[in-house]
Amino acid sequence: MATENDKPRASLWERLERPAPAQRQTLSPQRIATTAVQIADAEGLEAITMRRLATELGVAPMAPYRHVSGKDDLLELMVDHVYAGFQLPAGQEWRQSMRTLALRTRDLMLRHLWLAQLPPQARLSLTPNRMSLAEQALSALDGLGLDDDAMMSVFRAVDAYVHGALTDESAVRTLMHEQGWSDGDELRSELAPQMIWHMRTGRYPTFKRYLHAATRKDDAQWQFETGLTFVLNGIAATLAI
Amino acid sequence: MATENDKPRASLWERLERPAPAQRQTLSPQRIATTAVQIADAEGLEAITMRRLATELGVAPMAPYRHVSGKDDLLELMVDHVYAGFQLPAGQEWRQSMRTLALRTRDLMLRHLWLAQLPPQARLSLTPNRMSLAEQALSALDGLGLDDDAMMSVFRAVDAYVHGALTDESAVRTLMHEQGWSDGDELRSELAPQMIWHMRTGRYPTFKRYLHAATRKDDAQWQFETGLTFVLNGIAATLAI
DNA sequence: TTCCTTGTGTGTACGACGTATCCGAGCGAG
DNA sequence: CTCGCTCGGATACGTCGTACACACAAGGAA
Repeated sequence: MATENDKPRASLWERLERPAPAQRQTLSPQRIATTAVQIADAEGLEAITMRRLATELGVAPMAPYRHVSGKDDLLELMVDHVYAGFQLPAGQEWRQSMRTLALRTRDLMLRHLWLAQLPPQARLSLTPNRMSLAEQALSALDGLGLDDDAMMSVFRAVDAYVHGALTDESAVRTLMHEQGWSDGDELRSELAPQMIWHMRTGRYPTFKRYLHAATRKDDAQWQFETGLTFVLNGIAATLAI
Repeated sequence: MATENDKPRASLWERLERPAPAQRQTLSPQRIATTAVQIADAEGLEAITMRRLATELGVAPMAPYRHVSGKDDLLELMVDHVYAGFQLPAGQEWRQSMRTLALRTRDLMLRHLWLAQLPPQARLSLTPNRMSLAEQALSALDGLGLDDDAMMSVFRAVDAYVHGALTDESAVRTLMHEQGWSDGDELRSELAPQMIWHMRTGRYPTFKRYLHAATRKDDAQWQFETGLTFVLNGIAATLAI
C-alpha cells in the first residue's frame, strides 16, 4: 500500500486558528516566531538554526518541533509574523495605493533583510497576512474598469519591481552587516580593489564613465523611487488609468 | 599586530586571467564550474555540496579547494559560467535592447533556476561576464541624451523587474521540480486545499473573484511580458525617449 | 646528477546542522 | 483513580563545510 499520509495533517494556518487548548505552556507559535525574527534581524538568516532557536527559547533542541514541523514551517511562520499589521490606507487613488505598497514593502524588507534570502518554499507560502496584503492591493485596483487579469498584472508588476530592487539593496546591506562595515564609504573602499582591477582591463568604458560621473550612485532611496516612477507611469500610460 | 592578511590574495578573476602554468591537471576552474552547474541544473541548489561536487569530479572531497577557496567562491564561479557568452545585439533601439535583455535574462534564469536562490555574496559578485553584460546594457542606452544616473536607473529598473518576476517564477518551478509535479494542473491540485481553506474564511473576496474570473492565471509568459511592457512604457514616458 | 620549491590531490578529523525516535512528567475527563 | 493526551527532554544518526598534515610529481638551480 501507499504511505500512510492519507490524512495530510491540517495546514499550519488551519491549526493556528483552532481554539488553542489551554495555552499555558512555555512555548507557543507566537513566542517562537518573535524569537526567531529577533535572531534573524540581529544576525542574519544563517543564524536561524533549530538549535540556536531552542537555546534562545531556553528549551531543548527538539522542543520547537512540537509547534512547527521543521525549518521550512518556521520560516513561513516568521514571514507571516513580520507581515502582521501591514495595512494599506483605503480609499486612495490606485497610484497612491501602489506607491504606498511599494514604499512600505521596502521598509519592511530593509528592517528584515532575511526576507530577500528565503528559500523558494517560504517565498511562495500563502500566509494569512500576505494573503491579506494581496487582497488589499487588489481591492485598491478595483473599480477602475480593469479586468481581473489586468488588475493582477498591475499588482504583480509593482511587487516584482520592489522585490527585484530589494534583493540588490538588501544583499548590499547584508554584506555590510556581516562584515561589520558601517557606511557606504567603507563598503566601497573594501570593494574598490576588485572594481579597479576590472576597470583596468579597459573592457567596460561606459561603466567606467558612470562610476566617475554619476552623482546618485549611493542614493538607494532615489534609485528606488526613480524605478518605481517608471513602473507606475508605465502602468498609467499602458492601461490609460 | 593585526592578522597577517595584509596581502589580500588576488581576486578569483585576477587569478583566472594569469597565464595558467601548464594546465595539465585533472581539475580546473572550468571543469569545476561546468560540473557544478550540471548538478545544480539537474537537482537544484541544495544538491551543490563540496562533497557531491568532488564525487562527480571523481576526486577527493578536499580537492576542489585547490581551485576555489570555498563554497562562496564556487557559487561565483558558477554564476560567471552561465553568463558566459551573453551578448546583446548591438545597434538596436534602446527599447529593443532592453526587451532583449529582459527576455534573455528570463530564459537564462529559467534554464538555471538556482540563480534566483543565490546567497547575497553571490548575487553581488562582480564577475567578468556580468560586468560585460552591464557594459553592453549601458552602452545600448548611450547617446540618447540621458545623463549617467538616468542611464543606470533605466538598466536597474529593467533588471529589478526581471529579477523580481523571476524569483516568483523560478520558485514555482523549483517547487514543482522538487515535488516531481509535471504541470501547472498538478501544482494547483496540490496547493488547492490551502487555497480553498483561505477562501473559505471569506476574507479575500477580490482575490477569490480573480481566481474564478482570470484567464491568464497560468500564462507566465504573458504575465512577464505585460509587466515588462509597463516598465518599458514607463521609461519612455518618463524620460521622453 | 641532486636537491628543493611549488603546485596538486588524499586522508582524517572536528564541530555544527536538521531531525527521527523514545521517554517521562503533568493534567483534564471519565 | 486512572486513562490518555500534550508537551518538553535526551540521545543519536547521517551530512555538511572545511582545517590540517601529508604524499607525490615536475622543473629549475647547483
